[in-house]
Amino acid sequence: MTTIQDVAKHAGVGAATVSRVLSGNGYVKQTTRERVLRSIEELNYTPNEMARNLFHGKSGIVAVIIPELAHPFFSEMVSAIEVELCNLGYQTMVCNTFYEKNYELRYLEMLKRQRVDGIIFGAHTSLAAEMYQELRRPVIGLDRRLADTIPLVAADHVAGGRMAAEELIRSGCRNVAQFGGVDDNVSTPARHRHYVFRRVVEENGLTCHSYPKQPNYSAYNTYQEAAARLFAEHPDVDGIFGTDLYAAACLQYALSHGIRVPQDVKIVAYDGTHMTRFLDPDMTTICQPIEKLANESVRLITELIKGNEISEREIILPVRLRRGNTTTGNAAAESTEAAGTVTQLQQ
Amino acid sequence: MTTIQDVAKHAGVGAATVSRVLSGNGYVKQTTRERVLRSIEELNYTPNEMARNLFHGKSGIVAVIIPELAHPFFSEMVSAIEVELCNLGYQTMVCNTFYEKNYELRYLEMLKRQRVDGIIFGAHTSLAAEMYQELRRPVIGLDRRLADTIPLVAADHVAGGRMAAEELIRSGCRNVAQFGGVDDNVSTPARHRHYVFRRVVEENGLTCHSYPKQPNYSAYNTYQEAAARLFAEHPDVDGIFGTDLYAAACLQYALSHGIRVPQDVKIVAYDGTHMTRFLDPDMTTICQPIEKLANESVRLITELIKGNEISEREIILPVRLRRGNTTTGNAAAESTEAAGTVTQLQQ
DNA sequence: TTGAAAGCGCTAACAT
DNA sequence: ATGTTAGCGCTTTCAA
Repeated sequence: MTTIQDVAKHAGVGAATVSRVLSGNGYVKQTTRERVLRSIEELNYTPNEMARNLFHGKSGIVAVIIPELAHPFFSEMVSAIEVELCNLGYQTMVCNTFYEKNYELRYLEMLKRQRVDGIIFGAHTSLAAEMYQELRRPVIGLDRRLADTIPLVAADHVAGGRMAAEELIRSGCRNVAQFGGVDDNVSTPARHRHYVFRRVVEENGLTCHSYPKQPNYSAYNTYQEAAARLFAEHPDVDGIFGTDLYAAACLQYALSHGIRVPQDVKIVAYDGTHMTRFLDPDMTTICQPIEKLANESVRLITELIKGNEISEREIILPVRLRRGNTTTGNAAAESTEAAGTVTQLQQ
Repeated sequence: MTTIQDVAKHAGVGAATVSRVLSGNGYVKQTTRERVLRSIEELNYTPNEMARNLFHGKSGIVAVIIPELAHPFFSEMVSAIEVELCNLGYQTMVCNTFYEKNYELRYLEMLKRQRVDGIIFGAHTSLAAEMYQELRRPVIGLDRRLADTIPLVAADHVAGGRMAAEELIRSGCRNVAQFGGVDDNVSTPARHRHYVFRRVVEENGLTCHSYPKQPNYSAYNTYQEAAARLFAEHPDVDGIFGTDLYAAACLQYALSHGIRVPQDVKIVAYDGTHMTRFLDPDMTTICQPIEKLANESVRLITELIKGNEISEREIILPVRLRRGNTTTGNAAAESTEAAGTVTQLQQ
């Protein structure tokens, strides 16, 4: 590879001058500048990023840690994050953890090794809070509450859970089921929607069955098996709440078994990934604000990288109900939005 | 940050000794080793990756360039690639191009700047072949024919197109339509399936309408609009071939307009992403071997990075027909596989 | 306006 | 068995 020295020699100047031409900092006489540019051209020189990184102590890379990129929610999320980071001049490194603790540790190690400037942590995580805190480096939790000192960006799952419950109630359900929230032992804000869902639904006199959520998207058939099990154990279920994939699997099961949707069973999906747009009937869905989550995560992480203080401790963004034809709730509003909140960092 | 010098000083040894302890190369007396390890522990030292990278002239990062990560096919692909790369000790950088030439150029620049050790190019690309060749650096094309000297890994789209055609023929279609392959001006092996599809179908006396493929997955409604347009212009269509998303959109349109599938219209999807598993009726699908594509791409790129010669010029992997209930072809075989090929690099 | 030189933190060759 | 040193390629003082 040609180096800055080669260019300098070729142009008959010092390396510093070439550097000045490249960066635009400092004065360079017009004629020397042109000479240098010509040499750069002729030698087909491109500066070495690794050397720059070492000098500046920054890699310009942000890692995004997620359980599984193939999952539609995460791929849409990471895609949006990549766009935002790219706009700010950062590159995106993706890391699947497949819900394994070892992987998470490996990625924290990367941060310590200065391989990446910051981490957006969107993984199902079960490491001790201290692990993150002691780093004292740019980390933010995306829908994950990592530690008190680490900023969180998440959707308003409490509102989401309530909206789902209310939609099923409005649709006249008496006997509902949800996937998730039973034995989750991780501190994801996401599970709150299940607590709220159950509470609201029961306060309104409905029966609620809660099924555990399975991770591992690649094994798509776990969703179908879960759906089959639900209908086998509760043939009288008339309302279902679950993430897009559970909802889709239940819809599929119902339709292929002569159960009419929404007449016999209503379904509300949660997440709002693109796949919900390809179903028939249209899936009623609580949509997470994926672009906004990406935008805020990137905003926070880049501020931290730049060494700026950020005052927000938690950014909770509103979710939206998109009413389709898998529920029959009051058709007045086509979509509803709940308000989000921002909690200031107190320290 | 604490450096290797700090550790050396703290342990009362030279920096090289610390380096030796860390790398395991060279002899270190047991007692000094322990002293060094203790210092590392006490100072909470982690080696700086950027310095290592500079020294070794390698970043350990492979870039994967794709049009849009949110698209299920690409997210499953990148997810699989990340797993393979991770197993071999590499990190994965993702880059959306959104079909824009400028972005592609930017990423090639990254390669030249030694920011990444190699690139897996899975993007819709229209740059001149010379651009890639003159780099003389690790690049492989994933379903993209970049230049004669650049290895290609792709699915056997010719077989795929034929299999789709034959399945619709077996199912008794007379008047079929496909999405894609009309005015594609990029050299992707993928479009061959459309040529073959049309040829096979017409040889068997069917009528074939070809609709252009739209890029841009985020605008999911383009798929629905395409489906609506097809049914409006050709109400008598009885067979459809398109990627998963087109197939899903057509299925959705048909079902919501009282068109029975497979009785009135048969559908064959292409790609085989997870979403096809969540539809009702089960979608008949030509599945690309995503894991194998990922595996081969990674194998090739890492070999190139290690400076090894690779003899394969093209690796064409077999696709598989997964028969669902959107076609009614001879039910004997539940799935069929076509053989792939490997072309040796002649040079 | 420009060049020389001192690092950024690490590793490997060369001494000892 | 271990320390010293010379870079990896860049940027940025500091002189000139």
